[in-house]
Amino acid sequence: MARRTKEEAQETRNQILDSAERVFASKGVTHSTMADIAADAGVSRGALYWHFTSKTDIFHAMFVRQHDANKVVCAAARDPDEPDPLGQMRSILSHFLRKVVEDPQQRRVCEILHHKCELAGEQAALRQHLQATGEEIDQDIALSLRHAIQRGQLPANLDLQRAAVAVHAYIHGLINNWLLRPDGYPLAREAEPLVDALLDMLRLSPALRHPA
Amino acid sequence: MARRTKEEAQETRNQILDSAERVFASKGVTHSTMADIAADAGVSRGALYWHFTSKTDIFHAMFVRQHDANKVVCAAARDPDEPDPLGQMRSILSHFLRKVVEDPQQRRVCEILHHKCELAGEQAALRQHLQATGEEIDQDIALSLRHAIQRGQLPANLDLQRAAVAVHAYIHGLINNWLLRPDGYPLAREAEPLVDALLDMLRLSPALRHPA
DNA sequence: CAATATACTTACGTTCACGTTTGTTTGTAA
DNA sequence: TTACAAACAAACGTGAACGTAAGTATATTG
Repeated sequence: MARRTKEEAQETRNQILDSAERVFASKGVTHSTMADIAADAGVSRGALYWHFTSKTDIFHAMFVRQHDANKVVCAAARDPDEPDPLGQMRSILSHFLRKVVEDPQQRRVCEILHHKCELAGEQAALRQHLQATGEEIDQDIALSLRHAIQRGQLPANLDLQRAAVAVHAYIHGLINNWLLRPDGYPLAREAEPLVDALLDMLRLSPALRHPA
Repeated sequence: MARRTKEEAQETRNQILDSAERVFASKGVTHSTMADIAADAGVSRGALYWHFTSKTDIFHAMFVRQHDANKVVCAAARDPDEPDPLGQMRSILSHFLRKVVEDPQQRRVCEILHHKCELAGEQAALRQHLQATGEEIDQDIALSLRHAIQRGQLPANLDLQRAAVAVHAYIHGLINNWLLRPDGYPLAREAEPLVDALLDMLRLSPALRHPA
């Protein structure tokens, strides 16, 4: 086998990323070897080194591919003209929880990021990336909350930063715990009431409000 | 140097575990080599293989050492004669959050478990251990909630399992997110109000109650 | 006070994954 | 159509970490 057309090459690149996802999810990132990924993709190691410079590079590309797909959803949360920001947040959060359960690709990538990679040494760049997106998420949440306050859906004296931290932690923790024990509780079925409980907290908790 | 007394040997064993903690936290478990740990502890690799069979064994011993220290705290939460179960939970949770921030050892171990290890392949045993302790935590929380209900501190129709899942996820997420960005928000200062917000949710959220 | 087990250190051989290099075939542009 | 470069495969050399084995000095036991 030798030279393929441009589209075929792009296809093998995607196959490599798909295989990397599977292999990373099953063996962990650091214990996955280039040979493992190549074997799963049905190509030689040379092919990997043609498309990517290193395993870290593959990992990074895999992360970016997934991240870009999710960014689109979050962008909707920033729309200041949304008439029902809290309902918007409700549907986005529960949709995301269900997606982790039902979309194998989303689930694998989350599984990798939560339990199958180490944010140290070589992966320091990824850690910074995750830190940055973590801050973005906090700020997106805070912005949505602000809109909800303006629409009268949340109390005016809500502590935005504290509330955003709480929302982020809650969702993150739900995913993390469920990925560790998928049989522990039916996340797909519980997603909506769990999100509703979170929104109840935002509406009703005195501890989330600024002191008078 | 050669043979030490029993106590000296036990001391070097602990030094090895301390060093493993530091090295794991800085380089990640899989990228930490036996030589790294030995160098940090000021002994040779042979010493590690004398006290432990493998790096996984060291990791496991390190985890057990920390876990045993924390189990004592959780035991208090199971006391059915506690007159103020909700206040008990409040102090345990906020104390634990602060401990993660302030106790370097607790912080390092949490950092390792959250961001510096891979739960796959060799570490499958650890994963099962974490799954088991996760279930224990859920059940301890549910038990405490039940006591709080009996004392009239929480609504009688609270959905115990759903609430326990929520509490666990919230605390876990707070720690996980803070470890990723320690400068993102002052967890030590925010611990109490954040826990209070959680308790407000338990008390006030309709979504956490069984349908009539 | 031997004798032996303990608590290591040092040295060794092996494996495994890495990155590179070279080779091969085929699209593609001139 | 003929170069040339793209898209790989196959082979190579290297280094790092592993586990073990052999050596050594000192506690401990009888």
